[in-house]
Amino acid sequence: MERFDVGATETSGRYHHGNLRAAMLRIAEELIARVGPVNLSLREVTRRAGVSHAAAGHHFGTKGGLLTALAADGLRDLAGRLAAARSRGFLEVGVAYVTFSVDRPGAFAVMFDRDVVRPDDPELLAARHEAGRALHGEVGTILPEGADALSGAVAAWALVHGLSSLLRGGMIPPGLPDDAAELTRAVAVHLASAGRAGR
Amino acid sequence: MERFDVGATETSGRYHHGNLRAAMLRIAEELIARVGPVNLSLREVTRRAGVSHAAAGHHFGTKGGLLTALAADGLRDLAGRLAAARSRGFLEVGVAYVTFSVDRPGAFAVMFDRDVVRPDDPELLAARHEAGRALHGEVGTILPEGADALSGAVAAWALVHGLSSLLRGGMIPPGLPDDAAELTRAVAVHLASAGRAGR
DNA sequence: TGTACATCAGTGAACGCGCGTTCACTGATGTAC
DNA sequence: TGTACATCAGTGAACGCGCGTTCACTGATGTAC
Repeated sequence: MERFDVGATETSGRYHHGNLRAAMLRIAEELIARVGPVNLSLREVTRRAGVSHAAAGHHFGTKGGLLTALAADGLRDLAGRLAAARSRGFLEVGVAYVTFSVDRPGAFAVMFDRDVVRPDDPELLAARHEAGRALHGEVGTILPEGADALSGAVAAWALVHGLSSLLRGGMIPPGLPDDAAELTRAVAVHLASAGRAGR
Repeated sequence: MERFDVGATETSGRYHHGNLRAAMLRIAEELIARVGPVNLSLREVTRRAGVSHAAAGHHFGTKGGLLTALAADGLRDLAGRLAAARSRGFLEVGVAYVTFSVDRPGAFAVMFDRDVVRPDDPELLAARHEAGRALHGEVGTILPEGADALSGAVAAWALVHGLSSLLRGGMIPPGLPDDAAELTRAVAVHLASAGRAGR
């Protein structure tokens, strides 16, 4: 259940790693944050896990399998965070989105990139659905019904998604809060619906 | 001056290509749109240009040189489009931004990715500056002065940038306009400043 | 409590591949006189 | 108008590299009886 919790167990020197699957996901996520999904090397991941490079196949099959598993994991995490932020109000759901992208850039990079992932993986589809429901669910409770509701939801999503991208690219100009949560609050108030929803 | 205009000149069979630099940029942009910058293969580009793979070096030095040139070209184009949209009002500047990302996804993918580009290339820096000035210039004329101005500008940028990303990822839910310009208009009105600026 | 055995989780060697870059070269172009 | 020559724009072979995947294998684990 714990995502990457390998625990404090001593694994070096042992024939069986103990939790190689989780360890590889954690390491891959770290590397992806630095070099991007396509530049991720399975061999580098196994090297860092202290394991022969052929071991990867037992857990993920192929490289696409690893990236798919990471994407699904990230989507489930995001869904949980959005749901948890719901009671704290509209703005805080956006804050949760941006905060996630800062906390887990490696997972974020994979979650919305159809090209690097096995697109029909059932686990991935389920996770995507879960996250989509969380995202639209939150926004739907705030916005008025009608034609504007959908475009407003997309506006909110686009704003936090774009803010995440600009943050990752180091494109935020100086003069705004350094903290991602504070920055999001400062920026997202410019959404008309944020004003309407108050709080 | 014309960006990728190789013209109708017959080039096959000739020892000198005629406009290999421009042709390679055009082909690279096309490929990047499909496989991403890091997966771009110089050899594939030269293959498609009908030229030996060593020819690339004469025009761009390394792969990073090609990507840098493409990023600079894209930034200049974007700057021009934003400036041209200025007189048509606030919303249309956003429309120009999103439209650019749809027209030239390969260039867009490279323009905001510091990792694939030679970051200190003077041509790139100049182009980045030009685009930044255009972007902030437009937004600055609309927004009120003060502390809110900067966060409002970033909100507008984040919204159109995020919308571009979601479009590219095929994440826009059905029920909204298919046309990128129409979609942007429908979504960007939810910015508080868009209402204030009217028109 | 002990033992047989299926299953799981690793190893290490080998495969074939495409890549970016370098190099000495040659053909084409265009300019100075 | 003709010629010498520097420069430009290509060629093709070679380099070394790291990669993903496959394969037969072996060591460790845990379950049935």
